[in-house]
Amino acid sequence: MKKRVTELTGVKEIARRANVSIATVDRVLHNRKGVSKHTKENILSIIKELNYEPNLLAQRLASRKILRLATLIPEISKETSFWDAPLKGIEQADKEIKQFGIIIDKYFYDQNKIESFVEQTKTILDSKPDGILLAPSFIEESVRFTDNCRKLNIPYVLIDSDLPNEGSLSYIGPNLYHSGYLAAHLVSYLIKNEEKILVINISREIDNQHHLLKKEEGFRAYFDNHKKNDAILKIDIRDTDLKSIEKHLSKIFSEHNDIKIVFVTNSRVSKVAHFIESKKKDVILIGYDFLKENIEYMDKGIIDFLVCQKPRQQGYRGLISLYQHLAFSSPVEKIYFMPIDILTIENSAFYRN
Amino acid sequence: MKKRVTELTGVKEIARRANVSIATVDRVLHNRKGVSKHTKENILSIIKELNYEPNLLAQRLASRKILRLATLIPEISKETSFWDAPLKGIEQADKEIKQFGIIIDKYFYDQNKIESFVEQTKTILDSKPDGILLAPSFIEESVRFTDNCRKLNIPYVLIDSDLPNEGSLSYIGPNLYHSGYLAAHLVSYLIKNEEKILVINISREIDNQHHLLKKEEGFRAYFDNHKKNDAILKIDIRDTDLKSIEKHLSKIFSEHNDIKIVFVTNSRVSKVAHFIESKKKDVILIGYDFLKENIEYMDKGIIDFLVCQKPRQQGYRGLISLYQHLAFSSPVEKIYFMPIDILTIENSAFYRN
DNA sequence: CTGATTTACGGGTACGTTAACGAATATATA
DNA sequence: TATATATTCGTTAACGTACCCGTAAATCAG
Repeated sequence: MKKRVTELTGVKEIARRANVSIATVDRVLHNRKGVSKHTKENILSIIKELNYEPNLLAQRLASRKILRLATLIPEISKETSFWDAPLKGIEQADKEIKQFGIIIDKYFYDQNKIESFVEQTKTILDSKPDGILLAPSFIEESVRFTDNCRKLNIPYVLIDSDLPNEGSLSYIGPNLYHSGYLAAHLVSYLIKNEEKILVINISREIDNQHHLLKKEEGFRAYFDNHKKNDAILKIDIRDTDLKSIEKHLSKIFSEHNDIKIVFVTNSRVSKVAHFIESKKKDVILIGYDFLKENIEYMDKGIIDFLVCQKPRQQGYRGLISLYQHLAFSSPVEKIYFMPIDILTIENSAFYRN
Repeated sequence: MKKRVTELTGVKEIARRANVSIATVDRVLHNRKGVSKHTKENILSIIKELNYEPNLLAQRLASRKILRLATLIPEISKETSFWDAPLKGIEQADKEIKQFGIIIDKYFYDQNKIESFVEQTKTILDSKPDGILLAPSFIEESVRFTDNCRKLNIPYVLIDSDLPNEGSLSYIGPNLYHSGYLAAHLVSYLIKNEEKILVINISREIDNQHHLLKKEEGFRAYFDNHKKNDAILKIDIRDTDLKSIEKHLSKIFSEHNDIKIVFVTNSRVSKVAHFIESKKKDVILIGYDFLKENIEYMDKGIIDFLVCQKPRQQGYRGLISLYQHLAFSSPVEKIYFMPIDILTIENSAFYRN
């Protein structure tokens, strides 16, 4: 272990060469006023020549600024534990950047109550955070919220689903259409002639759920593109309790005895799995998300494939992006599509959410 | 943006409460001698009480130590561009931790020349680095090398393939057996009765290639466990040029006209794809690794599935682990199996290596 | 008991950057 | 011309930790 050689490229060195004080160099670096044009240009040329990069450690350490970020995502409900994963990612990011002078306030809303969402957005705006991470379930209300953010000059990052209006610092999440398309492609390998495919949407708010619609669209597009869409059945189930779901399923399975493949467009797939298992149906079951209950059915061989998009990473990356943008004004990818991961019983043990 | 509140949990605060100087606190924190038993215990109790966590920024900034890490991986050959990815990961890690006082020296060896490997290991040991990242292609020589590292007390991290001897700080790479097992499971969905599976190993050094053997073992194990291994053909091809490969393939395809699925145990799958394309064979082709040439054949529909294990991440994580271990003595996962990713034409565009 | 050594501790500077404060100079106003 | 006001810049104290160096007191050797 050697000793570190004294840095020859810091503000001090720049100041020495420019024959000014480090304060002046600092002013130039931060584009603050109070420096004559001549001096400024000289310093800039030296900075370029030295290829100077500020020391991030020292920068954060010396900065007395505190950044306050707010996160707004759905609360973890009994219906699905999906949002546990992004929250974990948020907590990890929190832990990592806490000592860099970042405070993260976490807000949650009820996915079944628009008012709870609106209320939380107001609280957040009142608190005037420096940046926001948002999972925008309700499209219209989210658009209104983000419009306000832009007026107040508060950068925001979207996760899990994008919004029609422009202006987010970044979108980090799935490309829903392609994720449905991929599932269809998988299915195409598995299906034989004369066998039917059943598509199932399960959600109280199917019509407001961008997610489900886009996925189904992608799924159907594949079969359209390959000219074999006549084999697709579909049901929408607007109740999320087991009983109702089983009733719907019983009905459709009794009407069609040649259903071979079942595609559930969201993480509720475990409820369908419960039905399949109890009725001992011989079908291939495909659904979404790396949830405990889903993995259990996969390990039992009931669920064959799960499509997953690193929800934990979404929370984590979202915050890190905000932080880097605010603290170092580093560039941020405008759209960061998460990989579309295919899980089976063999690789799920190695999956990193 | 508020001003930061003065930290109430630093060494200064500990010193104040213990009624000693910060130097003494520092001695306790680093377990150095020169502190009376009584004072030490008192300080330790205060540290615990305050739940003190050192400020990593300040720590690195104040440390005058320089850490020198060495990496040893195969050079990028004409045969395969696989090692480009881990190198990219190494370079990214380099960029990120450079300013934290880390110097990374990169060494390469020729995968076809054991001597080049041995030579490089000697150079590295002579340079006495503080830590080593190693991709151990040649098992015996690697064991000897790592044994020496342990004698010299130099921690090392293995990537891409593990070694039989204990003592690495961490292994970061695939679980080869399971990756083969997964491929077999995929195949099982695709195969119909009376159709044959062809397994192809392509490598000059098949018998020394832990990689190929383990994958094939996993692949076969799946069929053994499910009692249908009679349909598996296999060829070993010890020449890596297109001509030789095509000769072997022509022969076996002429002998068997019911081959429906082809499984190539490494990244050379594109060469098989070339054959399949030119002969217009109707088979399902499965292989390994997210290489440019492989993706091209996937986009053309010749290659159906690629199994991939984030080689870039392996290089990146390996270095970060070493760094964190050396700089902060943070705990490191002894074995970090990479996820087993399944790529198809639909999700490859979103893949992050 | 004297001198040497060891033990236990504090003072202070450094790491590279930020930014408050104030001094000096230049320019505008009356 | 005297005074007010900008403009341009330097001095200096932080941020939290590491570690060199010095010294008083305790312990040891003879």
